[in-house]
Amino acid sequence: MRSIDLPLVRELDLFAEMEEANFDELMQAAFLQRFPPQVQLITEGDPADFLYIMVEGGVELFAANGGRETSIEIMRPVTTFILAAVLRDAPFLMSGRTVESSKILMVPSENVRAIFARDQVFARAVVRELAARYRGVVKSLKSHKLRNAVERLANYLLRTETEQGGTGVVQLQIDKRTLAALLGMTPENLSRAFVTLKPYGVEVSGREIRLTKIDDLRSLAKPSPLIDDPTT
Amino acid sequence: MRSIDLPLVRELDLFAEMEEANFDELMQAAFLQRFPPQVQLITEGDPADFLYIMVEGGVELFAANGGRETSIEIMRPVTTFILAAVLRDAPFLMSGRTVESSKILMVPSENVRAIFARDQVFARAVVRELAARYRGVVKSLKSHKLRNAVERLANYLLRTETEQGGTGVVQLQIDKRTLAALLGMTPENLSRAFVTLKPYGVEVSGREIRLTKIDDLRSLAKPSPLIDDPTT
DNA sequence: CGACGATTTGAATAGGATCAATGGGAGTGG
DNA sequence: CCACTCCCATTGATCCTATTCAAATCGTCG
Repeated sequence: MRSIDLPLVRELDLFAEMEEANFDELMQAAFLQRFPPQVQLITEGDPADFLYIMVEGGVELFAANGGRETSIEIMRPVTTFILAAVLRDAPFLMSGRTVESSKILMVPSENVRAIFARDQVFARAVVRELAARYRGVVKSLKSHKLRNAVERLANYLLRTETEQGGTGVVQLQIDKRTLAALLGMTPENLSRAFVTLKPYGVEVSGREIRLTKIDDLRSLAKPSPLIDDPTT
Repeated sequence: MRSIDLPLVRELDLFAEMEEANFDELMQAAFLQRFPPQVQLITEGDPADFLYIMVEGGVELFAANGGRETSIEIMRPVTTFILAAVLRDAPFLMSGRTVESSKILMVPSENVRAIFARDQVFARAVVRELAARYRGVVKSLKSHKLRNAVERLANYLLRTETEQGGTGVVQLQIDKRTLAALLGMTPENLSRAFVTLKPYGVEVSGREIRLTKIDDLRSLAKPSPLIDDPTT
C-alpha cells in the first residue's frame, strides 16, 4: 500500500501502541483502495473477509429487511468498521456503501485475528475500540426508544453543531434522505420535523442549517450525556 | 465466595480458558450476593466499579430519559453484564434491576482490567464476548427500525419458543409490562398485538403462550437470521 | 373474602407513514 | 447564458399505527 497514508492509520487508537513488526505485517497484507460514491462495499450476510478502515470519505452502514431499509451509522475517518464481525468470524449484520468518494484500507480478517492473538497491546486496543462501538449502538437504541422524531433530530443537530466547532451552523455531510433513515423516519417526516423546529431557531437552507436559538433548542431536546456525549 | 458456584462461573466462555492463577485472583477479589426481586443494582451514570456475573435469576437492563423508561435487555445466567463500561472505565449507560430473586457475582473492575492486561487468553475471551454483545445490540436496533410492533412480538415469540425447546409453548419469564418495554411499546399495545396474532395461532393464558400455527406465525413474522438468530 | 396490582378493553388523540403532487437546485446540453 | 431535465426535497391530504386516558376485569396474595 501507499506509504503516504500509513502514518494516518498508525495514529488510529487501534494501532497507535502496537508493536512495529506486527503493524508492518498487518499493513503488508492490507491494501488501500479508492471508491466512487454510492458503491456498495459490503453486504449483510456475507462473511467478513476484511477489516475496513476509513482513511478518507464516508461510509453508510445500513440494513434491510422485508422491503424496508434503514441506516444504522455513518462512518467517518479515521475509524474501522465491522470489527465485531471480523473478530467473531461471523457474517456482516449490516451492509455498507460509500456516501462520497472514499479511500479505504482493507485488511484481511485472518491477519487481524492472527496479530490480535499474539500482540497484547493490539488486543487491548481492539477491546477499547469494540467497547466504544458497543456503547455507541446502545446510545442509538436508547435514542430511538426514548425519544420521538423531533427530539431525535434536535439532538442530532446539537451534537453535530458541537462536533463542527460550535459556530452555530451545521453543515450536513449526508443528504436528507440518508439523514431521515439514520434518525429512523421518512424523508417527508424529516421535512416536517425541520418545520416544527423553526420556532426554536432552526433555519434550513439546503445542507446548511443555522441554529439561532441554541438555548431554546437545547431546552426542547434535553440532551443527555448518556445518549449524546460521544466521549462517555 | 462460596466455592460451590465457582465451577459454574469457570465454565463461562469468558473464563473457561484462562490461567488458573488469574482466575483465582479474580475470584478472590469477587463476592457473591443474593438479591431479592426488583432490587436496583446499578444506575445509569454511575461509575462501573464492578463487573456483574449472573449466576442465577434474571436482571433487566433499562434506561430512562425525560420521564420515559424502556428496557434494553434481559440478562439470564450465565452471563456477564456491563462489560463495556468496566473495560472503558466509563459510567453505565443503563440501569439494572433484578426481575426475580437472583444470585450475582461481583468482581471489582480494577481486577478485571488488571487481569485482562496480563492474561492473553482472557483478553481474547473478553473480545469475543464483547463482540457478541455488540452484535446483539445491533440486532435489536435493526428489529426496532425495520419492524412494527406486531412483527417484533411475533419474532420474539418464535425466538423464545425455540430457546425453550420447540415444544410449541412459550413460558414468559418476565411480566407483560416488562415485555412491552423490551419490545418498545406500551402494555396496552402489547395486549392488542396479542389479539392481532390470535388468527396466527397465538393463544395467551397468563404467562403461558401456545403457538398452534407456527408456520402461519412464521410467515407473518418473516424471521431473519441476521436479526433473530442468537448464534450468528 | 377483600384488596391491590397487573392486564385487558374501549374511546379518543397524536405521531408517523403513505400516496400524490408540487417546488427547487444542480448539472447538462444547446 | 439559458432552458431543460432529473432528482431531491417539500407540501398537502389521508390513512394507519401506536399512545394516552379511562374504566372494567382478572389474578394473586394476605
